[in-house]
Amino acid sequence: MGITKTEHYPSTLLQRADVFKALGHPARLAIVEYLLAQDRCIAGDLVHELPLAQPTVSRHLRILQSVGFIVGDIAGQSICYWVNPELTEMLRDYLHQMHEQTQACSEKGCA
Amino acid sequence: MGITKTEHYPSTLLQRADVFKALGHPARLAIVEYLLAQDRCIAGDLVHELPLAQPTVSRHLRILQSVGFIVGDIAGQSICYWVNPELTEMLRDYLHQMHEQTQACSEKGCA
DNA sequence: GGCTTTTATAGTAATATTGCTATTTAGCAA
DNA sequence: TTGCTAAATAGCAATATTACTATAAAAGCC
Repeated sequence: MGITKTEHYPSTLLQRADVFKALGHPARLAIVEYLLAQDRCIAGDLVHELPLAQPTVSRHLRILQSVGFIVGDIAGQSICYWVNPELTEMLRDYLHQMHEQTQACSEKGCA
Repeated sequence: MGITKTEHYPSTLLQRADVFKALGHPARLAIVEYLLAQDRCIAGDLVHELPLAQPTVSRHLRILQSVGFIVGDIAGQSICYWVNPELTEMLRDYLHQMHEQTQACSEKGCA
């Protein structure tokens, strides 16, 4: 129905799914890569980097911010965004754990 | 417009965004966690684990399969799915690289 | 106060996603 | 063949997402 049944799942899983979902769009992943490549980033720069209008970039930034993956702070007339290390660490550890479990599975002869 | 402008981005970025997107739904993340927790998994078991009808689970499995995150093989009358270690490794390394970049950024006094 | 620059919001239209029921396909057994 | 079981597909309705134009805030400069 276009609606997701969320009430059945644990909140940790829902939060992680939200973060993956936020990263699951080319523009938003490009924003993240750009922020990491630059030392600092002004939101206006992204409008020139991406094939999107300014309001669309602004919305993507808000989505990334809403899941905590990026953080923004006012810097003069502009806004400076950066990637939140806590989230990259959380996801890295989560994926690492997943990968270890796949190894354990293959040792048992699953795959 | 509900349509994503994909032609501007490198294919690696698009592929990774697709994988994140596939993981960006509670049911699909729950499927992945269930597959990792079990040694093996028959698709039918998932229907009992999730609050979804059989065709809906089948569709989610197909989405995960289409990005290569899970692999399926016929096992008698059922289908046995497992998580693809190559993809968990790829994503883990990608996130690890991201995290290192956030560290480099904070050393330079970005955040 | 006005003017400029930068980012956010409102509103809209097109497309995508989600999940259902009903049906179909495929394999196995008798 | 017939029947049974498991999974996939078709088709539909409701909701979500994406991206646009136009407009509005907010902050600095004159």
